[in-house]
Amino acid sequence: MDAVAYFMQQWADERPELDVTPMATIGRLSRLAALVQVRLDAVFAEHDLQSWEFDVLASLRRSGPPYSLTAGELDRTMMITSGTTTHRITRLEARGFVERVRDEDDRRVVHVGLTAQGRDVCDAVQDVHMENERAILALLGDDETRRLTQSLEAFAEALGDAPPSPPRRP
Amino acid sequence: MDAVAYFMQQWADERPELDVTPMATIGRLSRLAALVQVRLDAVFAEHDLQSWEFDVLASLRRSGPPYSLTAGELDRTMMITSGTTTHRITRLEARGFVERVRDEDDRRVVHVGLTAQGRDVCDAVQDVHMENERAILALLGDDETRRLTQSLEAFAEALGDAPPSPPRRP
DNA sequence: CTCCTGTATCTTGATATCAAGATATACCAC
DNA sequence: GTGGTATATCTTGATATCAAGATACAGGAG
Repeated sequence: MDAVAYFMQQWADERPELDVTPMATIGRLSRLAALVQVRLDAVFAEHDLQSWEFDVLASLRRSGPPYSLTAGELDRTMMITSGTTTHRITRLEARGFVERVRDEDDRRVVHVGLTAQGRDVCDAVQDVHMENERAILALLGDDETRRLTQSLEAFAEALGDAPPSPPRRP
Repeated sequence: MDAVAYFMQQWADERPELDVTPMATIGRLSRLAALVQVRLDAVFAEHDLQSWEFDVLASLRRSGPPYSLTAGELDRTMMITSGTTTHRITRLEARGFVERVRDEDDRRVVHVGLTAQGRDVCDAVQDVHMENERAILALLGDDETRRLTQSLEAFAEALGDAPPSPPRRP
């Protein structure tokens, strides 16, 4: 019996008239995300990174050469507010992992570029990060992992989740 | 194509030697949890509650009469640090939703009890909260929801998730 | 009884985050 | 051009959270 099953049992005892079956899905989703995050954070910490720091570096890295996105693109990719993006860029700039470059044509825009050091850190950590995720899923097993993945993908589609900027900019 | 599928495609283009398949599962888990949380928060906000506030009230409510847990039990139930629990209790006490009672036998212990007002708010919000979760899952459909739930349950078991205090204390 | 160790809660300081608004710039309509 | 509106980023103030340590108490060994 996992934690959410126990909570549902408590509700059934205390408010039997209430249907708490959606908790079995949504409650578990959020609890599992938190449990998994702890394991991911542990590996990032071994490499002196916060999970939000890796999130920025990875966003820039996977965007391809020249490894640069505007602050607004980072907002949308990471689902955070613009103020948080400003803060993240400032911190990572201080660590030498990214640099700000004003757009010459549109001076409102800030391009955030990955430095060579930032790219090296990102690639190294990405390797162990993926190893870590594989190790977590190994606990579940290949068949169950496939089923879970298919269900999660269906849920993402149902919620209308979409890439922040599907095509490359012209 | 959902956002995570797009990110995976970007990785495949940029680092084809890297196997990013675990992202399909773990990346989606965390992204979906965030997307769902936004929808849950919206309903809580309509009732002038933060999601962490509801979390405390619900923990006390489902624990059954006398609707009271110690601060330490709240730590473990909500997976937060003791400092955060202290802060939460203080805030909810100021709103009149909970009250602190020192244990007479062991004066280190603080019992956090739900007030009548706190219980009323919790019950009212719990109803609409469950309606909201049902509405979210309706987007996915009954069959897919069942499959997703089974997979999430298997994952929780695989991770060894356990209730904070399975049996009632004597 | 006294000391020591373990436990429960709270305090402190740092930090990430958000909401709301400020600032600077672009661009369209006229 | 000029004015008005939209957009991109940053600033400000509030707040939730955590890590680490402080405080207070319990309970056992001797």
